[in-house]
Amino acid sequence: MGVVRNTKAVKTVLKLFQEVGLGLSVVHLVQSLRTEMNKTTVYRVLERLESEGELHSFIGKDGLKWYAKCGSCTSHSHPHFQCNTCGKTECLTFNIPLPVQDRVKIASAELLLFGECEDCLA
Amino acid sequence: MGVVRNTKAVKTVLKLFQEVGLGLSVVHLVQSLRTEMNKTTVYRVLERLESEGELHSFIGKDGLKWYAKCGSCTSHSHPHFQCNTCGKTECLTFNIPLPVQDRVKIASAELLLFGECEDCLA
DNA sequence: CAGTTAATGCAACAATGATGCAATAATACA
DNA sequence: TGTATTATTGCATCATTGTTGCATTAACTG
Repeated sequence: MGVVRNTKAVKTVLKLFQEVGLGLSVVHLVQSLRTEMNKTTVYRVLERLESEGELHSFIGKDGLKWYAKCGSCTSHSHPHFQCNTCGKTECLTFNIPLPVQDRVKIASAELLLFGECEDCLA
Repeated sequence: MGVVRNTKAVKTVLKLFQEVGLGLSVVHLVQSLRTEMNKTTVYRVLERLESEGELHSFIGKDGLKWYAKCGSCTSHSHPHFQCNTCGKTECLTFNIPLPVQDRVKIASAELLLFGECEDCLA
């Protein structure tokens, strides 16, 4: 593994994230890209883009892996939000301060918040 | 489904949680109980105990479902901790206040913290 | 102790995800 | 521009997690 190639599959995946602007589950991605590429390729492209820092991932309520494009997010450990009604999943821009513990040493966190999104509230 | 029966399988599962006093993943449970009951039974017993409020569940880093005995926890939405080194998983007793959002309405949260546990810190 | 039926075991299935390998297509460079 | 190199992809196959239908078993009721 030397050079990283800018393949059709990679372009397609990145374009999708750019258009949608939201988090997408692996299942959704495999499904919606099934005419354009093999599911194995989807998994591998996602993995690669994450390791390159283009995407970041988190585990959703359902236990599925979700990916989102790294935009303004600097930390990659920001909270994520899932709408209970429509399922829309997005990065939250604020940070949740974690309490300092004396018994255990906390190094990172995965924070998943649930509720109603803008659209579903209306 | 009328009466709830106190079966051998239920007793075994509850006893295990009591002894361990930690969170256990479904995979671990199915594995460690495989000589005593069918994996289908494990899944069904866990589901039942959760709906009865004896156990609560959360999704771990790996996307697997984890269960823990409801002890002192009143809210069931307390944070959980997973040790990066030994994998030990437990309930945290403190609460993390969630910021009030104006754009989305947050109803609940799943907070998973990672780091080093007491034993692994030493 | 016998009848009722919740709970279990088993087999089969479904979905997510990983792997080995041959074929393909980005890139580098002549 | 054409060709060699090799990263990437597709395909088939497998592994793991989790679900379902149904016959059998074993808690509870009286």
